[in-house]
Amino acid sequence: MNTTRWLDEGEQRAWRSYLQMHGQLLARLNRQLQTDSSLSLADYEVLVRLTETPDARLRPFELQRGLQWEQSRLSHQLTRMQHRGLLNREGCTDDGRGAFIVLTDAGRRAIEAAAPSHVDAVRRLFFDGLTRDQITMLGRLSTQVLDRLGASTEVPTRGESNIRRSGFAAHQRLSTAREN
Amino acid sequence: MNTTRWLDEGEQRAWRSYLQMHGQLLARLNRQLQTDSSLSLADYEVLVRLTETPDARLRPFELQRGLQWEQSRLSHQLTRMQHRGLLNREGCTDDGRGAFIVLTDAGRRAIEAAAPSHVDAVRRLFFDGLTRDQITMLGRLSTQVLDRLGASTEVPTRGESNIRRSGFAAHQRLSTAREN
DNA sequence: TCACACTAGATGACCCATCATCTATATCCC
DNA sequence: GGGATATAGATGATGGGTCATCTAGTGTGA
Repeated sequence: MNTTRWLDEGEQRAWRSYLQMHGQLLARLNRQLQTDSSLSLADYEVLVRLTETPDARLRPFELQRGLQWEQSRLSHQLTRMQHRGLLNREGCTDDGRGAFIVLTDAGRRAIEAAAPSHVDAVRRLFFDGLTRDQITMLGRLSTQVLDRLGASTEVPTRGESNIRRSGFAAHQRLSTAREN
Repeated sequence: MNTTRWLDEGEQRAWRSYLQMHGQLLARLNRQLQTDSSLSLADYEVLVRLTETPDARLRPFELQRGLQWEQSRLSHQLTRMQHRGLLNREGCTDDGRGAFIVLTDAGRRAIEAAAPSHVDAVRRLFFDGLTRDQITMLGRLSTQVLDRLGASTEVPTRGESNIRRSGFAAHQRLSTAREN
């Protein structure tokens, strides 16, 4: 059927400026983080998840659930971070297949050093330009879309039951960059 | 000064679900485009800009202004697309340094074939879950943030005067994927 | 207890994005 | 005209992301 419902004027504009905005914003944040702290946004997110855990130790699949990344992406990312000394892999005695990812001291120092300027940049480039209401709306909008994404045909990632959403929701409540 | 203003609960939640949402959404759209049409989102955007022009010909720097990409990213992208036969480079007589990017027939066929299912996916995964108001708000929010980004210290891309915003605004008015 | 399915994770190939750098032309201005 | 400078664009190295596939351990049920 050739009955495509094209985007109308308003949708068009919203969609394009949204994509544009996101691209610019993330480019900036990435650059800031990279030049000021030698971390990528991906590094940062992984480190945050680790510091949010009591003993800075997580199984890769737990990290994966929180980050919602593809398994192999995470694995590669962890390898790179390990090479840079930000974390280590340790064997898991309970489950012979498994591993533990543990934050190193260098890793902790790295995120503690990076967090202030990063949060500052997020605030400066993003939040400071928005009203309280806009922020609330954006949050609502995002979770709505996320729910929708979860609903329509599952992600093609193995090891993805529907614990996913609740696991994610739990992470939502945690703080961004620090534990102390 | 150690006076970092950390994100509060609400900001935290909004920020995280926003990042999460965007990541998931774009992953989906990319996958859809890739498997159904063998195009990446980047290919798609370039092709769209080209089809929006009367004779499907643009100078790289014009494309760059519209897309707001880094110059070298664009250059590499064009090279790849050229190798796949989606476009060609032609010399520019007016300006000896310059080039023209021209859409090939294959390129046009590719985007015309890809557009319906892509727009459909955008609608299904994104717009259909939102109200009119939410869409409007998102558009407004995005342009607000974009303005802010333009204001605070310019992007480190050469060849970026402040024609940028107006050039962008002009593009905003054009339609997404088709010209007929 | 053994086959079979499933889960945890790693890896190589390939594409994409960024950075630094390079070439060539254009422009400005003395 | 001719040097300084700016602009248009390409390119190689490198890190990041995705896909397909692989290994190995776990769980289950006949």
